[in-house]
Amino acid sequence: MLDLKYLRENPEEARRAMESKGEAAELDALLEWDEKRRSRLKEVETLKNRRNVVSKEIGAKKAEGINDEEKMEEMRRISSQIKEYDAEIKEINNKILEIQLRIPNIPDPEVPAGDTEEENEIVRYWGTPTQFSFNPRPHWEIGEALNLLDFNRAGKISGSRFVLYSGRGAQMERALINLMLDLHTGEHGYREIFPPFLVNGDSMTGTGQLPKFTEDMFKVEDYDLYLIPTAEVPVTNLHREEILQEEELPLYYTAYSACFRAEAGSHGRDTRGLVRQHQFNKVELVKFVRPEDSPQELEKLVQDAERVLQLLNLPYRVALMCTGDLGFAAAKKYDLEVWLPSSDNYREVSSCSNFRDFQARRAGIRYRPAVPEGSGGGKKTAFVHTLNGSGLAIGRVLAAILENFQQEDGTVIVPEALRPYMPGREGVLSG
RNA sequence: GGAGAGAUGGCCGAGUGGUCGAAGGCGCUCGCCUGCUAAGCGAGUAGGCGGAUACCCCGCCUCGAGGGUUCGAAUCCCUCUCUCUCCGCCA
Repeated sequence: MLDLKYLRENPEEARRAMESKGEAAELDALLEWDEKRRSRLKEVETLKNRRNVVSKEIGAKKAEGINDEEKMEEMRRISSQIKEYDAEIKEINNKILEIQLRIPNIPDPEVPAGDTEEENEIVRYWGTPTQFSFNPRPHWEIGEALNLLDFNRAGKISGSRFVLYSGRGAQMERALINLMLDLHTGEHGYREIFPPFLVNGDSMTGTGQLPKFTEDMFKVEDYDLYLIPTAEVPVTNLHREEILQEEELPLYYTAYSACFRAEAGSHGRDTRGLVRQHQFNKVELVKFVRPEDSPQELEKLVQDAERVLQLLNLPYRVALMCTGDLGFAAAKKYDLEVWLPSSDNYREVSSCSNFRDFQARRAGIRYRPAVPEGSGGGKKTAFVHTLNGSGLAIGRVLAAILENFQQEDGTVIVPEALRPYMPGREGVLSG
């Protein structure tokens, strides 16, 4: 959510930013409502002031035993007028908020302009695409051949876009989660969180999933509860409506969660394999930082996520998203894309974003800047900046491991770094 | 699921219709004092919105949330949420 004052004072800038993301919100309507609201507010506040003053007078007289019927009658009229105005203002506020919640974040200046992923900027490569002396198989074939993945039975149990991990497949999924959590808590300074997987509507609104992306979410019938599409939601909302102390910042959190996505609108895409599921596992990284630190914190966050791929020895590249591919809430975003032989291309395994104060304003996450020595006051609260990134998406990483480290004989070599987490049979997956 | 209790400022806690955004205490900040530390003394210490704007400042709102009664609500009434205790059930 953007600051109303900012929108009021820089409507053109906001409009340009929106268009660069291919978003059109009713900015003009918003500004009209804002105008109306402020003029109504002025009127009603004058009336309320009158009410407060006269009520005290009435009270004072009453203490002397006098009932000022005339003034009480006047107050009755004023009160009903106030009630009318208040109702009107409330309605206007709702309209403003409704629009405001649908206005996307403004891209950072260094974000490249562009409409589609074609215009994303490749920042760097790590490793080189795996070469095979034989015909490599896609991970779903490897997974089913080695009895690690069972798509058919998952289909029976749940439906399409579900998978069941079995045996060492299940073990590897769990191993990846543990490897990542240990790395981020042990070496990168994140605090581990195990959050609820169901959250309420306020939390979904706080991080920006609602109200715009309702159809992408799974909602629990008859309850104000949604299955989380990412741990970003519960973890960012950890500090919703809180005022943090500057000394506490930055706060780093990492969380494993299952993630649930309806994938509405992607029918027919990635129908095979682990790449696009209704439920998948992910280790997430979330940061709360001072505004002036968020640009560097994003770079560090990306590196923390990259470290996982490096440990696993998987070739990847880092892409800086162009304006059209930024998404709704981000001001700047890097994707980590791992080499996936079955698509003969790189596939996203992490998305690292700086939201600046966009989520913090929605969710009311503030901090109190430390007061410089000697200066009397000026300790007004300010919104923190939030960032998050996958560190990483487990299923896609597992797919990448199966595909990149498959052998001609059908077995798969387990990356060195993962072996302590999945002991047995010399680090080879065989049937 | 049944019965009961509660929700007030960073924390504890008073306040049952009027001058209460809220006593008192703790904590914190600044200053004074003391050889240092502790103690002591004085002052300050909620968030939001609107206006004014170099600065000081002014108004309105907020005592879990929403509605109602009233000239006037932290205080009375209704609904909801959350927390706690006991019983039942359950992984």
